[in-house]
Amino acid sequence: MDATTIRTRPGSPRPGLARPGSTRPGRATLSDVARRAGASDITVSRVVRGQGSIAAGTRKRVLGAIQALGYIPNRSASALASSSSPLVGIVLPSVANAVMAELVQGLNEGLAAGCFQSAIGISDHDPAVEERLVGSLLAWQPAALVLAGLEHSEGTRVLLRTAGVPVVEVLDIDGRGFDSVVSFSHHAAGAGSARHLLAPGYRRFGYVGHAASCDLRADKRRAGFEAVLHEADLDWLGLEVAPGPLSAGAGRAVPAQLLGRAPGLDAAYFSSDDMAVGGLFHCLAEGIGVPARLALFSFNGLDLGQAAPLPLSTIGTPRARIGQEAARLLCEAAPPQVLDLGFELIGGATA
Amino acid sequence: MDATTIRTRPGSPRPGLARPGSTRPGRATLSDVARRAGASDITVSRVVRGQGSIAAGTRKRVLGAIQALGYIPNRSASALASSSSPLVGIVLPSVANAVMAELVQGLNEGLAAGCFQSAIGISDHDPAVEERLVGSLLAWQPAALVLAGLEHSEGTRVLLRTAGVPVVEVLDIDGRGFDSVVSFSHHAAGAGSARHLLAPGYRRFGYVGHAASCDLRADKRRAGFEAVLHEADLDWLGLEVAPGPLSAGAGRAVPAQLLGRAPGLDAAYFSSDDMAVGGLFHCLAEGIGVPARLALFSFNGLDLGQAAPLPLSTIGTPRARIGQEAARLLCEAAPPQVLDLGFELIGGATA
DNA sequence: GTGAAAGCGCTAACAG
DNA sequence: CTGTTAGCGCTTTCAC
Repeated sequence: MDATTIRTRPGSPRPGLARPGSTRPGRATLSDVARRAGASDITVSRVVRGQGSIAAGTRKRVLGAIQALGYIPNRSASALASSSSPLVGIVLPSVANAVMAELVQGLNEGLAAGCFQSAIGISDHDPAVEERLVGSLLAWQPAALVLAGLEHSEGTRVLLRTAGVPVVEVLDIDGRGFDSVVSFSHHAAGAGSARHLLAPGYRRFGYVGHAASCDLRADKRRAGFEAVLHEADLDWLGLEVAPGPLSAGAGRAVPAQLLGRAPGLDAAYFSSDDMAVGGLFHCLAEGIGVPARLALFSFNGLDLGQAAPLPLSTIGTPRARIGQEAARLLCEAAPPQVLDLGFELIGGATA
Repeated sequence: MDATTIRTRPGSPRPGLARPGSTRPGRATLSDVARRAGASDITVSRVVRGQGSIAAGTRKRVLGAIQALGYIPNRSASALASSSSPLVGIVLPSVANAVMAELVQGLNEGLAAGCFQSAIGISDHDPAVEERLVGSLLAWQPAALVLAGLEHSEGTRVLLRTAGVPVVEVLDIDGRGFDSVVSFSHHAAGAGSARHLLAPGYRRFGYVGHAASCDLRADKRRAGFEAVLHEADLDWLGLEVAPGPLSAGAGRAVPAQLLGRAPGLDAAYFSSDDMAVGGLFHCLAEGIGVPARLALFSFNGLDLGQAAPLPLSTIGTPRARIGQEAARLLCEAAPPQVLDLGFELIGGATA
């Protein structure tokens, strides 16, 4: 796999446009518009906000002046004056994977429809960073905050409490929520997976996860799976945890290890489809029969897994809908509530 | 592939916390802190901003008061007073795919390091929506704006010009930039792909794309590929465009069509790895020899493609670095410039 | 339907 | 090292 870096043009600094210094030559203000339209500030304000009744003629003049001056309202000023803002703060551990990305997409869709604006912070799975981000976002007097998961630092809790902002926690429902919660149960997903595998007779289980300490929700799935195993007087024959971020590449090596250490395995449970696809490729390459010799079961229901040569047996999750529903709660200013959107068992062909 | 929806708990509305009405019982203000610390407003302001020199004792009292009152600064007020804000507006066509998600991650990383905050808007590939979003973001007097691509509506251009905000355009470099540009050349990537395939003797090419009208950059790659073909007195034997979003599933059906319509093909060029993986699966399943009977070449260098049974021959792109570099330009208030970060030819095993 | 006055909470620009 | 005086650009509240 040779790799050549091709650089088209040298990074040529272009003189061009000077950086606009601190002295903006004065963006037009509401008063400028008012003066030009021969109206008062407040009238212009009403036109801009589409609030209160305005004579058709006045509105027309105002709109004309806005157009002519290229007036851009100043949200900081309006937020200050009205002590409220259309911003919704979103704090996620990451966006660089399909699940989070689809969640964001869903959230954004719903929020935009309600005329909210998203400000996103990425905590990189670090509760301390999350706390800092929550603080920064709260400083904008946001209309609401959306957080991933139910576990937060005490400092974050205090901030949330003193700010008194509506909060929606998403992607986890197994625990005590702060305000509203929109998710499905990871514990139940894990348990459901185990039951699905026990039914046809699988008994010798292995687990393939990814850097565990970082993903509380994967742990909850594993725990759910485990609980069902214990009920049936069974336990894992082996557990392997891939270091680094989850990826198909990582998934490829780990099943090999797992099989090496626990050769009697008849089913492997993966923390995510990405890894399971890697595992599937490995089995295909090594001639390990799937699911006859080894069953594969995973989690997420990614498009990728369903397009694989053998569609993955997995659990599909409604991450886009979680985003949409969370947004809906906020747009409708719904009272605090817990929404369990459930998950979907995808039979597939690997188990 | 049976699918069962499992819902753990009914969506039970919980009474709990009342929605905080419009009357916040008064979050502590800077003046409250000042009073409690026995200092003036401006002193507290300086402590909060870590600016100017403050006696150790004073600072301590102020910090204590802040702690005691749970003071959260009001950014709208400071943005208004200082007519500047730490917000950076980002407008992208989507975040629900690996490429955009990694870009956002890179951007966010770099911006957070420079104490900027990201506000994201998603245009859904619609220039009119982009214009609206640029307007909303500009209303926050952001420190800068990051936009995807070089093509924007005239209205967007006007907004950008009147706002006079630094702009960084990312992910495209083939055209005239507004201010700074950080990307690689899609045209060059397409051309490089074609040359890479011509060298070993492939001559009968097919193209597999996705809903074309939406993805200007894929078009530029195709054009670059085509230009090289024309130079060699060749042309496409067939073009297929999958409807809907790009995905491995879509990629699976389309190569079949392509081969049906243009049976003499010896190489297929895919607009993205997602689809190429689907195509590869199809070939594997149908016993079409890759690359002997049909070579596959694509674009993006996704992890997924490299973990496939046959690692994809493709072009790797530095999307995370594009984000980081764009952020760096903003943090350093660098003068307008064009940064070509290049791309990487990944030999793979499918061509 | 329209307007005048009074801030929202903070910081710039000077003093001392 | 600390404070005073004015706003930033908008919206609220009350009048007319």
